Amino acid sequence: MQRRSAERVARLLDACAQVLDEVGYDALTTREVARRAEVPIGTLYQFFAGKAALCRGLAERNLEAFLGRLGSRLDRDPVSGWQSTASVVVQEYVAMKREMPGFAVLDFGDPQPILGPVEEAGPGLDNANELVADRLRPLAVQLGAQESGDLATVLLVAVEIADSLVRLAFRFDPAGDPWLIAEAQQVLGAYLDSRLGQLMPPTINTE
Amino acid sequence: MQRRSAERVARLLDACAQVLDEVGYDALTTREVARRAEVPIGTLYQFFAGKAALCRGLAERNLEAFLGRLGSRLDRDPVSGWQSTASVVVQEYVAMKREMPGFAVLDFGDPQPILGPVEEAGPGLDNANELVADRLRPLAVQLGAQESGDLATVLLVAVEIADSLVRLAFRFDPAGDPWLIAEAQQVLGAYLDSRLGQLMPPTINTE
DNA sequence: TTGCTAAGGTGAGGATTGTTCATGTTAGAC
DNA sequence: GTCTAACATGAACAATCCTCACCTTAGCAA
Repeated sequence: MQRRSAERVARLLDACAQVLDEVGYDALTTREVARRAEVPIGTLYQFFAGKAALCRGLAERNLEAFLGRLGSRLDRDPVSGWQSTASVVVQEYVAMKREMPGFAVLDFGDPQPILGPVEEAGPGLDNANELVADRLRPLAVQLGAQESGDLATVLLVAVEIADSLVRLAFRFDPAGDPWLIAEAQQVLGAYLDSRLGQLMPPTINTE
Repeated sequence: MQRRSAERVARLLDACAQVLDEVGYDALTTREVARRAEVPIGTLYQFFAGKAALCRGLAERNLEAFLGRLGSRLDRDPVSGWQSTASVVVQEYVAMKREMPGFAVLDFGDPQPILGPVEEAGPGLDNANELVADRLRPLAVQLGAQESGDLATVLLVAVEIADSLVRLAFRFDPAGDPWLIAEAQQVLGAYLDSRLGQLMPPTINTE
């Protein structure tokens, strides 16, 4: 039954996240993940092409969760400028780092950490942050950004900056260094302001 | 003789850099590095505790090379503000990415990519960028920064931002996307200006 | 020259890993 | 009850990291 399959996949990803938190990516073994998920090793390989694919799967699930959280948060608390947008985005990101198992290690995938040359470009996360930026674009447009050709690049730069600073905040302080988190918000907000213009509240312009 | 040892270490690091460029970190094997360096595998393990340590060794050598380049460059072309400092630093960093084998993959170590939890904190690069920031501090002071307690943190944030953006510039364009490199310079310069003040040319103040 | 010793050098092999695949086992249609 | 296609399984294979029991060398004293 597909029902059971879905459950097993979920259990595998949960176990993957747990092991990731405990021993890190290098020391993670597919055997251990399968053991914890109480799934035979062969079955793991039926769902995921290998260790990297397994972690990509987790990263994808994380990304969906993040976008979901961000969406409902923005519905609840409407933002009124890039600064407050930056603040909300960073807050939700930080919350996930704290709550989601494995998220502190994996993030949304890997910003090309030390992987290698051209890994085959699967349909999944090749480079994660680019996907994040892509998914954030409609949101940015809705908030008043010009849909120019550079928008994608500007957003990618923004994501990259925010990502690196929040990661830094969690590098030594498992709860996230508050000063560094605040710095991430400020730098991100300033960058968005400078690149996307302050044209936030799209009240009807006099023509 | 220690002479031979030093040569062998150098050859090992060269081979490591080469292999890193060709197949990436994951696929790098200690055997292959040893084979190319024409050094028995056991000898590799006499100098380096393992694959990770080998790469840390390369990262350290890279860092020294970078600091050396940066020093002589600043002697040649004195800077006149944080913006031009940012420009020079990014330029030298980019030059190394282009010229140094393995540097594009390894950088100065790993910004905690997907390694793991608390790896034992050796004397070497635990987190590389912190070391970079540390070594950059005297330089910043000489350029006019206040030697406050936050200086170290501000520099670390600056390095982290520059690092992530230059990496991004090289992620898809092997020669480094010029627009992204320029963006890295601008963002870095703006951050330094905003955090360290514009008090650059330390002409004698009227008291 | 010869023997001795400590430091350094060596590579076959043990332990572990990622992954495959030949062999079960089910679930549903006829 | 039989057939079939899809799913499930874990022993076995190849490749890896790293160790360690053995060698070679260098320098020195007798």
